[in-house]
Amino acid sequence: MNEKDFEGGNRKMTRKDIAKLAGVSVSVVSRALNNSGYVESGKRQKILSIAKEYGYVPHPVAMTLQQARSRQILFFCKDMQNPFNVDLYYGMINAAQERGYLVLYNAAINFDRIRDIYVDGIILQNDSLAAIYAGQYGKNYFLPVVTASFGNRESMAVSIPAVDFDMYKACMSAIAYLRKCGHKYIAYAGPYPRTDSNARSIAWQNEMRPVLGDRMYDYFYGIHYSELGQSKELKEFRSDYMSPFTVKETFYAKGKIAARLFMKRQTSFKATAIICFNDEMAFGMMAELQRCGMKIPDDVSLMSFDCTHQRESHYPTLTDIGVDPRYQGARLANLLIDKIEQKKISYTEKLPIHLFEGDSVKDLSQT
Amino acid sequence: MNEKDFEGGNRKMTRKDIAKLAGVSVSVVSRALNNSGYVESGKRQKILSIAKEYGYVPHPVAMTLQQARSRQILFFCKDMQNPFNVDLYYGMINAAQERGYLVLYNAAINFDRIRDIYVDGIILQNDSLAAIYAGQYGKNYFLPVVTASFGNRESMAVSIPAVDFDMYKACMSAIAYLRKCGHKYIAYAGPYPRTDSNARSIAWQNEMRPVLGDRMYDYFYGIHYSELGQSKELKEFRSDYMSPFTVKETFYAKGKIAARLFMKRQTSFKATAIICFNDEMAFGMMAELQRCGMKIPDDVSLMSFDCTHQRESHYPTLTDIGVDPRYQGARLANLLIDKIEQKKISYTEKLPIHLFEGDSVKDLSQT
DNA sequence: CTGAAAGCGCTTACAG
DNA sequence: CTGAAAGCGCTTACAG
Repeated sequence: MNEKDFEGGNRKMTRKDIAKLAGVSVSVVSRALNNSGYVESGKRQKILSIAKEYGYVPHPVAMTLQQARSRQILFFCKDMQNPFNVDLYYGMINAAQERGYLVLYNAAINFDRIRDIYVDGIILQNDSLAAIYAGQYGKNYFLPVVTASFGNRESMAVSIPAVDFDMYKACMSAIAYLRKCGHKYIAYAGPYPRTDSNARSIAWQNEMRPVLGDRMYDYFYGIHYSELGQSKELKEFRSDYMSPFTVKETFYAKGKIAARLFMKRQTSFKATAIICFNDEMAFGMMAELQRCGMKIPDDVSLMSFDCTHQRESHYPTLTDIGVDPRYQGARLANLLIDKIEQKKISYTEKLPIHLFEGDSVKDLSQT
Repeated sequence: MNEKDFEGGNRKMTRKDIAKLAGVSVSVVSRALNNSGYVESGKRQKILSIAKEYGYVPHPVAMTLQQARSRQILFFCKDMQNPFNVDLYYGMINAAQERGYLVLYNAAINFDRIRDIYVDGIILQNDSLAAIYAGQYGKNYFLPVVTASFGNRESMAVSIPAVDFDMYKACMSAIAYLRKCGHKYIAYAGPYPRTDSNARSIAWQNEMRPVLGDRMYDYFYGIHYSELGQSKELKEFRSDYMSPFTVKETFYAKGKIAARLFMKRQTSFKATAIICFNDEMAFGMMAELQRCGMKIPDDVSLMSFDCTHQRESHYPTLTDIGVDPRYQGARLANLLIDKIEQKKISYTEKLPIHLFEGDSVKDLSQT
């Protein structure tokens, strides 16, 4: 029996093979390899050196079955086109790695098949997923779950611990910042209808109603089929966002539609700034406004939330209110792992909000 | 014994539980559930209805251990910031789903720990990963592996089946297209030094040497520390791209540096067009050129490869030579699954090359 | 300090 | 058509 039998053969080496080679039982091999329990020092050396020589690798599936834990967690998120989620993911990876966990990503899986993939816990991407999970699926699973939250914590999901970025507060800060820069008529563009309870749009409505009065909704771009009705642009999105499970459109595309609507309405009123739902939507909006001949920020200022790495790769760079998404990702991973390992956790961790200045907002206060 | 014992308890239901409930043995339960072998019809009904009532879900880890196959494949790729890879991934997901496989993504794992995650096969993201895998790790693993390839198939990796996008041909097409549009002095910007054997830069050198002669390398932007030496801009990248395992910088950032160099050199010569290594690099370059006051395509035209979905969310939209990355992803998944299932496969599948016109190239031939 | 045994949840060849 | 048994690769409590 030599290396070839395993490496070149079609069978992987097991602890049984090592045991035979070392003249001991599998129990001893396991103890030596796991560094648990007593093993006579000479035998330990021998076992370790054999394992090394043959390039032995433990079978992760067998260990998982036996220990009922895989040291793998799942990032449940459908939309990796959104750079925010990519950043979130990179944040998780490193934090998890430090604690010995692997973060898997899978965009295809649904809640009802989530047990096809064996993980120790799940990180959900937003409040609506959390609400659905808490309401339907989670009841039968009893798997540790945490969620990223954006100021919309829904009552159903309060049982799910969250790392929260308070978008209500963030949107208020954005408005305050724009005002400081001399902007008074501030528009808002998002992917949901005005009736949606999204924290960003509620903050905007509360704050702008006194200023805009009856004309408030001229300044509101809710790029959603229920809002735009038969609008030609929206036709293609008819069935979108009915469920957080399908991403048929992108925020980019919605940003473009918002830009076109903005250009149309510009004839009758004058917003000097637009707050966008997120970076991705802002990028689409910016590109389309520029195509229409608008200069940013000279003709109109743009702000958004998220603070993705892509902020810097557009011209002009976006001014954002945000948290570093990588930090949020890291906190999420740590929160989940704490829960898995049954440490004490707090149910809602609030992230600090920062302003990241770019070149997309014009200071009118000097003029 | 009722539902509560499992769903509300801390133990998941197993086939043994179903067997007890149905008054049969586990063997019968397995046969009924897997629809294999004989089961008396009445018992089958009973078993299925019990499984349904209690919401029984098979334990994927136990099945994997027993069958030595997980129906999961891994997309090995470090860089999800690059939208090309995101598109590739989405292409894989759907193709794999149709054949009953799940595509996992993990950005943290390295070759030497790849067996920590139990998959039936691996899709590598490019030729250099394939070469390294074939040279070092693959020897001991005997796991089905395929790779995306970009015209650089390295000799070490010929044993790994590939879905190839011929970048040499693609770059020739880009040059031909630009010439048709009246461009003569065409620059090239990429992340590797001039000595690199990357198909794009070789094609460009072969084609432009006769035109640019001694001054060729004034038109070549190899954003790599070995090329730029002590250049201040490159300091931060000193250790980058030494290995395909670490992504310390992004193509965006390199595109910006290329843009700054381009602006410097513009005083002494006049390129009317630039071919960029990929979309991500082109975006960075475009943003920085615009910041420097250049109009695209009026002052300089831009082309690149990849054809990512983000093409459309920048202004102007990029003109690309490419394949639909989602199609390449789908082909990769199918190739790998064919290999896993021991179907006949061809070792190199060549993808057709298309031109995707955007607004980033100016037609000088009319002037 | 050691090894036989039971077990994690499943599958399947085999004897009845 | 059925069920006891062996096995996938590992762990660990227990008797020696």
